[in-house]
Amino acid sequence: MSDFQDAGYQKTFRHTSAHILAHAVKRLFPGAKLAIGPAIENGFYYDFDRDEPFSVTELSQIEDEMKKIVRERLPIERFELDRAAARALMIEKDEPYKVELVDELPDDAVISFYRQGDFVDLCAGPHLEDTGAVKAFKLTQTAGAYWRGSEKNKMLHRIYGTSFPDKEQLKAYLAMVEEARKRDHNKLGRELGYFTTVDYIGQGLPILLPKGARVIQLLTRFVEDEEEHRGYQLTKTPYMAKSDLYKISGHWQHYREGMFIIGDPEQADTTEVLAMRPMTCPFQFQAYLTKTRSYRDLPIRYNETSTLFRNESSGEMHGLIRVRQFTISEGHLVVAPDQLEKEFRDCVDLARFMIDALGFQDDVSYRFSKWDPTNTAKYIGDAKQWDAVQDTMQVILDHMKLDYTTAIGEAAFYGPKLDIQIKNVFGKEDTLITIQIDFQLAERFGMEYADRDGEKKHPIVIHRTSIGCYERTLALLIEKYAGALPLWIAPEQVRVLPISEKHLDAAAELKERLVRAGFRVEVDNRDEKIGKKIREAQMEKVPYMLVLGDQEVADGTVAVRARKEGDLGAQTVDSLIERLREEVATRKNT
RNA sequence: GCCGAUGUGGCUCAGGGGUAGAGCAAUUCACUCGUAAUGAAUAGGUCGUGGGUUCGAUUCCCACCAUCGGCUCCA
Repeated sequence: MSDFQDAGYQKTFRHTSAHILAHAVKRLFPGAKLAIGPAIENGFYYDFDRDEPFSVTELSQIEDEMKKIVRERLPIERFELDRAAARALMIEKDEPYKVELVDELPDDAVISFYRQGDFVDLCAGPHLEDTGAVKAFKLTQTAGAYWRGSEKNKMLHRIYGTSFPDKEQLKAYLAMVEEARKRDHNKLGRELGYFTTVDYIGQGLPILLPKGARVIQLLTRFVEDEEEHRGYQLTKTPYMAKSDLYKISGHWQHYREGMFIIGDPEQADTTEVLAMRPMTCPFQFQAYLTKTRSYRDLPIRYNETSTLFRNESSGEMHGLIRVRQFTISEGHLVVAPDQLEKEFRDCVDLARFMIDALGFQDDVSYRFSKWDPTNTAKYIGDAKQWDAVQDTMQVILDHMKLDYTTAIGEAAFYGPKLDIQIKNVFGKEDTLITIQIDFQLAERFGMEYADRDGEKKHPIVIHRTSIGCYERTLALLIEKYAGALPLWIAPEQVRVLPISEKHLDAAAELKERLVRAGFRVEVDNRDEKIGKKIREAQMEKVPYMLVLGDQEVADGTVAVRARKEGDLGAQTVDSLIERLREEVATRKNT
């Protein structure tokens, strides 16, 4: 059964599990119509059309029925039909979604079906030989899901589940999910006091509490300093603009539903219509436009710690990962064509530098996001322009030997993107960083430079971020380190724990000394037992705890306790400072 | 926006048509403490918001808001 490690076998196993689920549902609820039921990363699902959603009780009834089907060890047989016969069979079975699927296959297709007992499903397979192997499974949740993934279609009822060859593996998996849940930034981040939300402020508008705000401040300084070293110039641009600006950029035509608009666009003749900015590009371009530019001025690299506002649909908000107001390490590079590749590479290099600094290097994947040529209305520019810029980007990516996947339809409306994705604790990927090549907006905004030959030319713009959006970065940090952020970025680096009230003065003095040395220090001055103070500092994931009692005060030392290593014994303050400095400088993850 | 679940003091949760409890946390006093959970006392909630039904609602109904899990969309 170690076959289960094999991805192909696992997929087959889960797919058969999905059929068992569908079989059970058809037995219990014959009126439910079958849609599709694939294997997915950690299990499987099946979509059903039914008037009522599945309740918790029904879910456990279905599980019981599935157990029966497994115990029956039903052989699974494949058979094939031509299209007409397949269609007839699905009509006879009264499965309209299956009929729709059959209709899309070519006329001469030979269509496969799988049968287990009285259950027959249109399916490409493959499947296990019988239903008996699926010894351990669990239906994990129900959810609504659109037929064929389009919001224009009917919403079906999806049942998610997972399955394993034996109970131990299922148990281990569920324990792992439980463990991941404890690291969920949305739970841990609130518990540890990084952020909160308030219902009368609104969705997607989190309050960053002192700890969260401090981490973001530290990250922002780090990013701005590094970018300055790399030749960026900082701008500060307005958070809103008249609709006129967005009409030039194309946001008004292509991104309007994503913007917060102030004023009534229907009354545009008499009322000034403003919109909060969803992106920084059109603002930062204005810096370029303040004077005439020569090829000698290029490349120009602008950066900005930029707060953006996007009117996401109400069901999309999630913790700090998906919000309506967020701050991004924004930047735009204005470059000549012969500078494009080098500058693009440098952007990737900067992104990697940041990823390494945060310790995310093992959780990264790259995605080349292209436009969708079948939905040209979503984008500005024509196919020729898109092909040209995508080819250019492809060449650069291939030169870099980046291992990337390609995603159709994920481009920005003005150009293709390289998305750098980070896996979170649940294995789900989110885009943290994106680097885009844009051949179009410079022309729209009339950005030019005089080239060597004296001709006015439009530059190319690289839109990029170096560390992504700070809120999301914070969320990923909390999950990655289970709240125990590396020392260099920990909101509270050291907590001084006086043993009794008579040590309070010494504690204050020690704090002062460490603060002057550049560390973030708090004193626990409550009248509590030392054990309790240590316990709480540990729960709050403070990297270093300094215990101060009679002996330490007499010796001029501190008893050091580290978050991970535990007791480090008595040290002089100077040697402690040296240790902390070293750890901060190397950005170690301890 | 769509489907579903949830919403009781800082946290975890109980309760239930007659205007609310427990544990932990907090505050005060005692204890002056070397790795949490001694003793005593105190404080804290218009039971998410707004309507409706009712003599009376936190408990029933409706709407809205927020949170969570998905779908769609996206940094």
